[in-house]
Amino acid sequence: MVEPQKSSRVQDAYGRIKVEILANRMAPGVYMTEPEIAVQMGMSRTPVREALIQLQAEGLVELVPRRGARVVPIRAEDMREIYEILTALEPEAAASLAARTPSDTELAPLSEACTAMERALAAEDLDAWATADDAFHRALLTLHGNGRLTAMVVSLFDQAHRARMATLRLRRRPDASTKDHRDILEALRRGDSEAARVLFRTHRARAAEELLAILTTYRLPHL
Amino acid sequence: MVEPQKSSRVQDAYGRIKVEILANRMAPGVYMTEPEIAVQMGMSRTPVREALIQLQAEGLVELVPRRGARVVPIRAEDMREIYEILTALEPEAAASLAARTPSDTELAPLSEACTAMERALAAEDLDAWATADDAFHRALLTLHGNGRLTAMVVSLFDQAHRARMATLRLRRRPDASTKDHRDILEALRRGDSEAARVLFRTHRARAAEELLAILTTYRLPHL
DNA sequence: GCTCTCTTTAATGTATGCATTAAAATATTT
DNA sequence: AAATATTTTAATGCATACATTAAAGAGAGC
Repeated sequence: MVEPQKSSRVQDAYGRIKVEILANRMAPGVYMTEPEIAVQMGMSRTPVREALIQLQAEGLVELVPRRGARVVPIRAEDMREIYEILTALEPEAAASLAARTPSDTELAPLSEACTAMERALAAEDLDAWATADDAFHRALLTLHGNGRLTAMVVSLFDQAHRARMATLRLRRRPDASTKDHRDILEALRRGDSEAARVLFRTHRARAAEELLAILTTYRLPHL
Repeated sequence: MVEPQKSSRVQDAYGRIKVEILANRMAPGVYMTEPEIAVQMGMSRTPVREALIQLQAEGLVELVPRRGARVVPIRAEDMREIYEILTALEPEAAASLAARTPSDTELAPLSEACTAMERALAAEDLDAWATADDAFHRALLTLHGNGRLTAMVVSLFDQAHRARMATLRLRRRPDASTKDHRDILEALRRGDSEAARVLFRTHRARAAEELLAILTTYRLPHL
């Protein structure tokens, strides 16, 4: 979610601002000027500015000339865009990974993530569930090994993160979603490329549908 | 490929450096320091630096602490990554677009691009062919309308641009590729979502295969 | 001649200064 | 009071200054 390495001030600013945004402590739509952030972080404007440029490239922040840096609000339309891309990319990664029939050792992280999700669900711990869900998706991408693809998907996760968290408690218990992951894991283990693709597609499609339904039903203004 | 709007020095630097890289006038692997670029462009280091940060985010440049900004060399492995992503994204966009059966008016740019490709091929004008090819893909994305997806694909096009240009004259005449576009256009016109997806997938898969074959055969050191 | 150490050089990371100019605040007119 | 003009404020875009430190070069020892 957020990389460590706080060697430079830019990295420090980047990481800290990103955490604030993802944790929803910096509200969407809010403007913050460079001097404000700089003072708050105890550094000059320069590193703050450079960090903001990177965050803008990632789509988390928008730099408006005289107003400041705005935390990008996520609308239903944005989520639709994001999920369409995820629906294209992740099943492709899953299929490609399945095609080489990864070993059980390699799949261990995915297996653990599945178990964690099931346990979290039993304990009604939705935050833990979300963490495990995230871990599953990341582990799969890492195993697949396409660095660019991974970076893109992770960036999309980040953009969608706040909306996912906000709706976590508004949706039904993610029983079906949890089972999806098991099924996908099984397909990977069998080396069944097409099954992995279809299962993942369905998984993503349902996730998108549920999330969009909530966003439009509850009319969440901005996330 | 490269956006206009040279209002600010940063945008100016960004555009100029990008053009140099894409036109292969700034050789891959070469290091250029910030002061060098700044002097060459008649501005201070600050805007150059900010432009470089953006170019790094786009994957065209790599900032190495004491060496300078390096034009990222594209290896076969990178092309494989890029084409895998394109193979996932573009067919999805095509399928989605076909699903809403776009009008002939909407499809006009694609139709024109096809014609341009055919004419260019007849005239053995490979550069014109490449331009039309690019136009087709961009027009399709624009019609589809997912801004994030478009931006991602365009960024990948940019990254792959130099390798594509370098291999343009090393491959067979792109007759099959030209026909692919016509077929895809027809599928879009019919509103045949699945055909559009499959045709585009095949198209991309072959393009990737050909390009990788050339890259590995000719052992192009870096592009 | 080769290796190791010490200087020197210069690129980056960051701070700061400043002109420009949009936005806010105030004053003025109707 | 509303609308307009004017002043004030302050954020950005860019230039510049400077400390730090990696890399290159020079020198000393073997």
